[in-house]
Amino acid sequence: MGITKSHIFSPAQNELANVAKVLAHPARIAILDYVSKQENCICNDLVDVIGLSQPTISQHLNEIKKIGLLKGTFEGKNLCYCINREKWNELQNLLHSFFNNINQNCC
Amino acid sequence: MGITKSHIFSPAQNELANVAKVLAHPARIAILDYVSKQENCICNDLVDVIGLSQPTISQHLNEIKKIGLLKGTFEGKNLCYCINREKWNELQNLLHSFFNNINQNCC
DNA sequence: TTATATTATTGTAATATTGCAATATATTAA
DNA sequence: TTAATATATTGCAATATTACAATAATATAA
Repeated sequence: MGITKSHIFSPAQNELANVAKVLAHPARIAILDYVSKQENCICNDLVDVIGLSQPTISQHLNEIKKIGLLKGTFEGKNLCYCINREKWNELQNLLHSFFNNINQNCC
Repeated sequence: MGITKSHIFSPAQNELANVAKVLAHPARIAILDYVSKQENCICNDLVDVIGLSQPTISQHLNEIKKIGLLKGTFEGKNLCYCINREKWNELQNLLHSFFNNINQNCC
């Protein structure tokens, strides 16, 4: 009926799926690509750099913020987004563990 | 207007997003969890193990197969799904590269 | 062949996601 | 204060996803 049955899965499975969901759009990959490569945490150029409207970029940023991958601080008149490296590493480890859990004795 | 503008993003960004999209549902995580832990590549128990209907499991399996993460072979009367380890490692590296691309000099 | 078991496909309904125009809010500068 | 700039929110339309019942297709066993 069109609704994910989250309750039948484990918290770990749901968490991993939710993280993947944030990465499951090229605009959000592009945003993370761009933000993570900025020397000085310069911010929203994103609308120009990526080529989606300001409301759309704002929504994507919000999805990324919801899982804690970005932290925002005001500097001057610009709201500056930076990668939250603690969370970044945490999610990297989460994915790493998932991929390393494969049974190498499988056919 | 409800359609992802894939053309404005790079092939790498779209590919990563498409991989993440497959992982972005707990049923597919659960399927990969289960299949990867089977010693003998035994198959569909998945309907019983996971608790979704047979058509739904079949659809999820298809999404996973589309990116090459599963290979299926007939053995006896059962269609047996196994992890495609080459693709598995390839996608692991893809995600690994993405996560390692962060600029550690960011604020 | 027929019966049984497994998987795939089709059709449909409910929900979620994507994108933007219009608007509101917030901050800085004058 | 007011003007200018940046970001967030709302409302809407188009598309995508999720799930399952019903059915079809495939393969094995009898």
